[in-house]
Order: sequence, then structure tokens, then C-alpha cells
Amino acid sequence: MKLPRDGVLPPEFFDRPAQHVARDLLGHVLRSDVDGRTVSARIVETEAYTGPQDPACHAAARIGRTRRNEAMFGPPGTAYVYRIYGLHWCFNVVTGASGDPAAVLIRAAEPLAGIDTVRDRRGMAAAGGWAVPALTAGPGRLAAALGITGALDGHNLRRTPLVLVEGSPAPEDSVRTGPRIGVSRAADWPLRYWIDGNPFVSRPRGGLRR
DNA sequence: GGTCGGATCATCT
DNA sequence: GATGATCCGACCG
Repeated sequence: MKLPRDGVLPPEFFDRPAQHVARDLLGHVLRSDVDGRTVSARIVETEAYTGPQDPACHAAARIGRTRRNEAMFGPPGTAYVYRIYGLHWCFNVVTGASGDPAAVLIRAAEPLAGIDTVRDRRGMAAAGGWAVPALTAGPGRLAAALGITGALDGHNLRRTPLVLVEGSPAPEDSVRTGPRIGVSRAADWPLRYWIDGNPFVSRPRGGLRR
């Protein structure tokens, strides 16, 4: 695919099945300028929620179109942000054509810039200066680190303050797949993608890898 | 090292 | 009224 010179991922990148976008997003970069503070991070873990036929998808057929999942029906490259467990925000990228409700959950990323802001937002001491997995490994942590809230639900991800830009795609043989985390339906569908061995990949219940 | 429970609330039935 | 695409701190060994 031809990418524009400014490096912003084009709508065509997202106008594909969610599982392809989930795999291909690994290695690309999410940049946030929320509150005027720049943070960028390389995506290392994703999950695909493929549409009405996917029982774990927020737009599964039994649910249909509701106020919460409205953004999933928008054009490819739209943000879908929702609150979970009453506490945390989760950030997704809408895939496929308008009216086709599928998305990719961004579960973890490796900070590249703005570490001080990340540490500040995550309530960690300013000392140190380097990134650790507990800052951005896991969807709730990642959203908090980048300042992503429900205010960005429906946001166009080619525009500031939240943009997906070209990074260095993960080599094909470094990508691993497995069941999605924390879902009760379609629990065995292998729609989770991550970069093998990357320390910023989340490890729910069992500590962090490495 | 591991396992467990509480926090906290929008959304949907 | 129940559920949930989570996180963190407490507790145990």
C-alpha cells in the first residue's frame, strides 16, 4: 500500500477486515497531542472484533446499533472509545466500510516519546526517565497514558490530537496470535495479535512478560 | 512468585 | 438488576 509522505495512515489502511488491520497495526505508531503534551507509542498488541457475526463484538448481531457502539458504524479510521468496569477507557480503531461495525482494540504500546507525560498521567514518580511495561501494557493503562477519554469517541484518527502514523511494521515471523483476553463469548477465537517477546505486551493475571 | 477481590458505572434487558 | 474487551493492592507461601 502506498503511504503518504507525512506518514499518516490513510483510510484505505483501515478499510479492510479487522483481523488484517489488527495484525498490520503492529509496529505502527499512535501519537497523542491531548492537552498539548505529545506522547507517541509503538503498537505491540491488538485484538480484532470483526463485526455482527462476532459474539464478543460490541456490535454483535444480538446487540445491534446502540448509543455506545455508534462510532463503530462510522468510516474506517475512526476512534471508538468506551468506558469499561466503570473506571477505565479502552481505545479502538474502526475498520471496514461505513456501516460495517468492526474495530481493533489497541491493548498495548511501547512509549517512544513523552515519557515524562506518561509517567505523570499514570501517577508514577518522575525519577528514572525510562519506560516500563506497567506504564502502557494493557488497554486501560495505554488510554490513560495517552490522555484518551470518551471525548475522543468518533474522532478522525488522521487529525490531531490523536493520529495513527507509519512506524516500522513488525516482521511477519515476529507476530503471534492467540485467544482474546477477558472475553466470555467466542473465547477461543484467535483474534489477539502481539509482537513476540516484546516486554510491553500485556500479561493479565500473572504479571508482565520479562 | 502467585492468586484474589474490590472499585465503580454506563449500558442494556 | 446484571454484566463487563480492567487495574491495582493485599495477601499468601
